[in-house]
Amino acid sequence: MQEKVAQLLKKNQMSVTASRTKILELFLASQGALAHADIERLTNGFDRVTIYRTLQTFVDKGLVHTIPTADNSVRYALCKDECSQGHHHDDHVHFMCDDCGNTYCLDHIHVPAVHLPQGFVVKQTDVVVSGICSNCTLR
Amino acid sequence: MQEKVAQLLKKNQMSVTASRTKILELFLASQGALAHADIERLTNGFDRVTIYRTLQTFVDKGLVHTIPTADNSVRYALCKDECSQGHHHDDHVHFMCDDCGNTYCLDHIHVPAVHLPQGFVVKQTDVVVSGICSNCTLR
DNA sequence: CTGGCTTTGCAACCAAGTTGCAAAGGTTTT
DNA sequence: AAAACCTTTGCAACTTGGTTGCAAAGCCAG
Ligand SMILES: [Mn+2]
Ligand SMILES: [Mn+2]
Ligand SMILES: [Zn+2]
Ligand SMILES: [Zn+2]
Repeated sequence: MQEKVAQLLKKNQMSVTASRTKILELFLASQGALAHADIERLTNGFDRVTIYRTLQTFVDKGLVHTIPTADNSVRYALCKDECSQGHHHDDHVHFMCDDCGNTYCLDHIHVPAVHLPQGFVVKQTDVVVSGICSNCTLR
Repeated sequence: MQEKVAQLLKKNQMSVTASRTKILELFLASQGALAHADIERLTNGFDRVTIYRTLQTFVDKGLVHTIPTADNSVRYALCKDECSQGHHHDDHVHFMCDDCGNTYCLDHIHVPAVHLPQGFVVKQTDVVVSGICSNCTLR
């Protein structure tokens, strides 16, 4: 496992360090998205600045993407393989559960094409849905 | 004009004060959404705390709504008449221009219904599109 | 006009995120 | 295996956006 994580870092052109390894492991083990605070809680000892910089590096390298949330908090989730340095292709719907607070990437739900009036050029469409997730309805 | 603004405040059950009047006038005069910083710049003398509290009151009373943005900045725009205290119905698409930075409510573009897997309960769907607005393509 | 409730301004506080820099760590070369 | 070189980390200090408590000022119904 550690080795797989190291390979993944190298594949994305990052040197293998303790914080990157640990934080990437957290993403691989997590079902949903992670916020800076989650990572600070789940690790012990890494400086918060290091966590900020690690997350930014992961975004830059195309390993994770940020998720726009209705409450303007910043969350991060693993990208699919198609993403790479400077080219993100995370065109899926995001879901935020009002009950458990988790945020999920609905990878197989593609964002619908929205048709805008004459003159508007669409570059990116973000869809964030909130409600109750499937875990929470089952209880 | 001042009088119309005062009426609008009263209709939404707010007392008429200088800051509320001025800030509401700004919204009525503005094409797009306003951020806290815009209001601070366009007014002179109101304490920033007053502006925060005024905006929050407007949201609470159903006069303006906040707009989820891809860059996690907070913007506010006037609601349509249907919104009221505790019941917002701003189910339209929002557009953010990468060029001029303006944010617009596309009131007549309704958010599409997204179909989610079994077990998910949808409460709200936010769609925010970014690209180039019609003003900026014309230049 | 008066009195009671609401709003404002100020100061202090808090949380999230950024920056500069020296020390420590990873990687490549020899 | 060590040296040299470049990258990353931790710390402290700072910035920005937002909140809170409270006394003074302002609104508005009676
Ligand atoms: Mn995602
Ligand atoms: Mn709107
Ligand atoms: Zn849930
Ligand atoms: Zn524009």
